[in-house]
Amino acid sequence: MWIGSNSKDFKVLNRLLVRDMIRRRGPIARYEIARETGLTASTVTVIAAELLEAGVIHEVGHAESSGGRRPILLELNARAAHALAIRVQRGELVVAVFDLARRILAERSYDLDTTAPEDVVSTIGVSFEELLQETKIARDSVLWCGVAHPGLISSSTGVLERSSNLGWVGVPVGDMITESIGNIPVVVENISNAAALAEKEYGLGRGHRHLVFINLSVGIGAGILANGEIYGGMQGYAGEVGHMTLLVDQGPICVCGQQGCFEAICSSRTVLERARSVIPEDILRQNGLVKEKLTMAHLASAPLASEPEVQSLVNEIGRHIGVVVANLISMLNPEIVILGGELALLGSRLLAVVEAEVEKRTLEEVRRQVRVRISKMHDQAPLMGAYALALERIFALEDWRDPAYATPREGNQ
Amino acid sequence: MWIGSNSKDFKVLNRLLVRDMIRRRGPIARYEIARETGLTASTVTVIAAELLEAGVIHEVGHAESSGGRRPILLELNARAAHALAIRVQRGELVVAVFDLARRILAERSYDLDTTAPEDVVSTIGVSFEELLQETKIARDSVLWCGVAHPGLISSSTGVLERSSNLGWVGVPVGDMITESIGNIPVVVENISNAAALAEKEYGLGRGHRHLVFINLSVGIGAGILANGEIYGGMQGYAGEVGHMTLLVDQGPICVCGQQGCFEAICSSRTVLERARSVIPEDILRQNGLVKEKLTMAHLASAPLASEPEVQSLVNEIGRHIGVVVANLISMLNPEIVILGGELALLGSRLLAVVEAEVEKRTLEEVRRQVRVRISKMHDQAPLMGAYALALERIFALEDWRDPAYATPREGNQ
DNA sequence: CATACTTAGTTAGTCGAAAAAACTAAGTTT
DNA sequence: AAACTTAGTTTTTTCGACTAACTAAGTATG
Repeated sequence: MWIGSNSKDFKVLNRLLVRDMIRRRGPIARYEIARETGLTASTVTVIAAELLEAGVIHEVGHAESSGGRRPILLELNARAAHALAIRVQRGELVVAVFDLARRILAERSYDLDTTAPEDVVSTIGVSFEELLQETKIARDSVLWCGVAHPGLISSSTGVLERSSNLGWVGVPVGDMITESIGNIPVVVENISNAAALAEKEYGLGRGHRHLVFINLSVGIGAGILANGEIYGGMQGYAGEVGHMTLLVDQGPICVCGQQGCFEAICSSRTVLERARSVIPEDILRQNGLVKEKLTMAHLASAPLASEPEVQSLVNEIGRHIGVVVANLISMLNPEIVILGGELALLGSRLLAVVEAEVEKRTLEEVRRQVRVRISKMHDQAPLMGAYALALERIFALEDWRDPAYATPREGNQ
Repeated sequence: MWIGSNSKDFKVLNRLLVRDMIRRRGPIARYEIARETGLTASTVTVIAAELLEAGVIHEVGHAESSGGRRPILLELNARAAHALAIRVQRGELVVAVFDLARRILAERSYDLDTTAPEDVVSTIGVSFEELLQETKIARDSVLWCGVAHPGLISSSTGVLERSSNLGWVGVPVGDMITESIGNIPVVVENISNAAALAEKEYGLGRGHRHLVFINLSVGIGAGILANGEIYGGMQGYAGEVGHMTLLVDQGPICVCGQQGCFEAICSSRTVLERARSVIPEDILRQNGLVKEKLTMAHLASAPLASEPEVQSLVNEIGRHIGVVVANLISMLNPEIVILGGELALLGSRLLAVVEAEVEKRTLEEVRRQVRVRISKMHDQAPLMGAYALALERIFALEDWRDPAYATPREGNQ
């Protein structure tokens, strides 16, 4: 239920509003902020003065006059606070410090051969210390940490319930990372959800409020953005499309034990296996390739891409993906469906097949305005999504100098 | 984007809040409202006085003392305003006037043999006049009208884009109805979405925020409730599960032209046709039935229900429904999936098959907390949903005496 | 090139609404 | 019956945005 509001609440809201407008639209003049927000110019003056005082924004010269006094432009101080973004995957770990203007100040990648949660977390802790040293950033200016993580992450507890990919069960990833980085608050989100958010903020999904991102890699998952926000359903597990039944009582057996799962048919592992068995050995040899080292990039580019065996494989995979995309569109009526992950390397060849299938399997009225696209963010999406998650929370803090005091009252209007 | 807020905004919000709390929790004491909302007792006193003055609420005696002065209970004045609810379906029309306490004050049903939009709308207009006479309700006390309507309804324009069931294309149903009932504002919603809302407010979905209702009748559609609200996606067309591909390149041809659509396989029409062809004639004759008049109710109850042909048909249909429900659960992670419409008559026999399929086809963590249920609202759900939609909007009005003045500023915090 | 006008931003005073504080009202407990 | 508790009211205070009147610094125009 709601909660009553008073003048202190809207004081906070108006300050968040002005700060957010300077962040998203800056450099911007006080007068324009007043016009856009509906606040009076005097109120904006007062709020801007507070933000200037706090060092959150600064003046950056003048804009051109439009027939009167020249506007003084306000801009967010991009170094007033920082965010930590982390991407965890099997065998891989990326840790990066960002400023508020989407710039990476420093970054570290690790190829991990361990898969123990404790090792991953302690690596994160060490990494963070090194990044602080390297960037000479004050520890308490890092206000939030976002983590993109594979598997089922409970939205209520932040606990990783299961990741078949990593082989983890019931690991409180968020709490562990918080502890390892000196109690900076952490938000953990499923990697497909994070990628979906990244596409909305920085990728093909800009300006869209209803978006689906499908991560087509070893595992398959989708991130759903409903009304501009990650939709997790009851427990935060929404978007687990990998184990949707695509072929009823047919097709290969999945790691989950079932038959006909989407992931069993279209995971990058399956696709590569199929490619190995389907492409004649001599063709591989001609191109200086060996079966064991075949990658999705090989399939995607000349000369392999034009081999008939590869083309028919892409067609087949594309048709299956197309069925899932069509069903997603029927069910969710999104503005845009973005295909990402390893299979996105197959690019427009794959896309054409998917689009044809969507054309066949959706109602015209529903389909007409929907776009299907291949992600252009490559493997950057999850990390950028983790950053976006941290940033969201930073800009929900009332006061950057005292994070503890911070979060707005829940359900507050 | 947002808009700035000031004291007038939260004055409105606090009044809506108190009114809504009295509506949902009444009879309730001022003191409890204060505790629950976080407002001070004095503020609640002032707001309650205003609402009493306006005739929106009234005092209804005392509750028991819990060790001090006895609380004075406040209750909504159920007749302070009224709602009109309408259900349109092929061949059928229901119009009902409700008070604010969910009571039907008067109701009219029509079996229409016409399917022209103009005829349906003019019937609504006449019906409304009669209902006003019958109930002796003041016309201007009817503040909103909710309509549950089959087909694709654009959420931005309120226009019915297409209903294959009614054979209507591009009909501005909402505007037409508004005009026919003397410019009372109208909200039109897809019938499955309306039913989903009804289940959440008055049915099995009470207390749930993430719910899917599947309407299994001649047409098949789903209503999705995300975070307690109807989710329509970009255009309002979300939930069109009827034309999801269930069998790839197999199964019967659908009215939409595709093969293997859910609706082609599981619509009540298909099921009845299948039943007619599958049940031996002599068995029908023994029970005094003829093929042509076979209904779902016959299949659902003794003695037909125990015939092996019927049982295996129900099993088959149930397995298909189960696949769709399982896929919905994987994708949306709802708290509860409710099966409604004609096929819901098949009851627990059908449910058991569906549940078994869901058990097989979903991840354990996702499945564990999800409930699958058969609706108990029978054919009342759409009308009650239409009422709930109207009620929602009535309780978003600032002032019931002057609706024109009313709706809160958009995007307002 | 001086006057009028426009746009940008500031300052002092006012107003509206909830909070705080100090009440009254009406019970229960011992 | 005295002490306490809970419910509700009235009066005063506080707080934050708005209003209005200002300054600042430009542009348009005859």
